[in-house]
Amino acid sequence: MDRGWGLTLDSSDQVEFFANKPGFDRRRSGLVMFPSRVEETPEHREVDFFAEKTKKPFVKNEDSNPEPSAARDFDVNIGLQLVTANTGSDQSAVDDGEGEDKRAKSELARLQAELERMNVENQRLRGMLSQVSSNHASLKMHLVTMMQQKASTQEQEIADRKCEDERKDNGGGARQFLELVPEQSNSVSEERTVSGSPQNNLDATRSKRTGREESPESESWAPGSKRLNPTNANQQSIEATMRKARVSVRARSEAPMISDGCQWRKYGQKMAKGNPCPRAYYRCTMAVGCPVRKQVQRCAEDRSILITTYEGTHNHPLPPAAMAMASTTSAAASMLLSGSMPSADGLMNPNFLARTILPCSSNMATISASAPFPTVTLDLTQSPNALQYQRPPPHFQVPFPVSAPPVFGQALYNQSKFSGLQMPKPVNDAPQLPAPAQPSFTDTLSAATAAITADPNFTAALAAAISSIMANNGNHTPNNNNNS
DNA sequence: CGTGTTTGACCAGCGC
DNA sequence: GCGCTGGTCAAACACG
Repeated sequence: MDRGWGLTLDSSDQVEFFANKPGFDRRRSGLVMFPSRVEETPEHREVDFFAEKTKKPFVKNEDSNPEPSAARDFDVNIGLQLVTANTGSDQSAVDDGEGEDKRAKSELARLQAELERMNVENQRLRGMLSQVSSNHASLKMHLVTMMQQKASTQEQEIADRKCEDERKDNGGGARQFLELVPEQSNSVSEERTVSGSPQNNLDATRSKRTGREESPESESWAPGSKRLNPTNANQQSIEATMRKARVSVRARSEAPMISDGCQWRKYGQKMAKGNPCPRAYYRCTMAVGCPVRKQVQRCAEDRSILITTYEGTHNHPLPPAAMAMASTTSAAASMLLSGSMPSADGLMNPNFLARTILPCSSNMATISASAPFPTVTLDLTQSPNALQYQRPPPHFQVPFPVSAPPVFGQALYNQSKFSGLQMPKPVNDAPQLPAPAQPSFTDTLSAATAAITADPNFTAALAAAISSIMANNGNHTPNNNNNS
């Protein structure tokens, strides 16, 4: 897998900017270059997208970079210095002697200082982002309050009108009025529900359901379920949408299941029509009653491709290894839903999301609204070469904290990041942004920040994501992957 | 014995 | 209404 994607899976701040420098000696540096040995062999290892960064599952298999980050700091510098000095022959290193050595040391010192500066900048930007998040939260609260006030005002107006009509007609208006008011109230609460936690919605939905879903364990987000009390059609559709939101991940793996850090229990297997490979059903067993489930199935066309579809939001704290996936899927689902929800005020539609959130990855990530369920599909099966053609020059790699391809990390993971999720490392090269002359992590973050403020589409998308996820935070429990 | 997997049965939605 | 399909349940089974 790592071969195919050519990713450096370490999540440290050490972005490997120099990987594509001409003459760069990867063997010496220990760096994993972006286009590593692409498709050298078929994939035979389990995809471990979300292992803890310390595990470096991709790296360990080949092109290994086992050194701790401090050692890699050194590697970076080596990469810079030895590229030119030693490319030709390892034996000729003594030629230049002290001069070269001094230069190397000074350069090393300079780069270390730069690194520190970047770290500081990173911290600063993180702070900014969290402040933006909190500002957004307060604004959101304000908005909700205003909406409530507006709704109550409308109620009052309608009530007044009805009273007038009643006086005129002296008829059955009173009953209508009585019915109308609760509806209005419902609409207000719905807005809150929509922007609230998917989990809460799920719970609310479940609590209404009858039939065999009696125990938490057997609670189901079964898409087919129609057993909802006829409280309000709109609410039903909202809840149904929340329940059905899915994030699908396509990845090459010979293993029966990708390792995403969560514990799963298989509860069923079915042969799906049109696919000789069975589809397996898993539910999260990290907490009793966790509604998250996933389906795992091999692609009919290419059986080396594993399609994993996640649904639901965890209702329990997650281990770091599982955070990234959970956050990503949750954020993706939230993004998706916020784009399809009435409460989004038409802010976004799925296509807009696809273009905005995943601008560099039209082939890699798609958002489908036409499918039975709103689904974000992340295609991780493409080679890094293909990626590079879609991306700006790969001067810098996204230090995605988990073993996932860049697009996955950049796009959806960003949503998680900006929603206040506690992620090990900052991210992001906003792909549509002009690449900095000398790309650096700081530049990347700056570019992302600039994009937030400059690009209204980007801002809108982020706002929606933050909105939905922050609402989750507000309502939720310990969960939602962002126990920061 | 506890936990997880397998697998046939059951249920609901959907299309005809 | 009927059959197909997807999703889930739960008893039986396997395993440590």
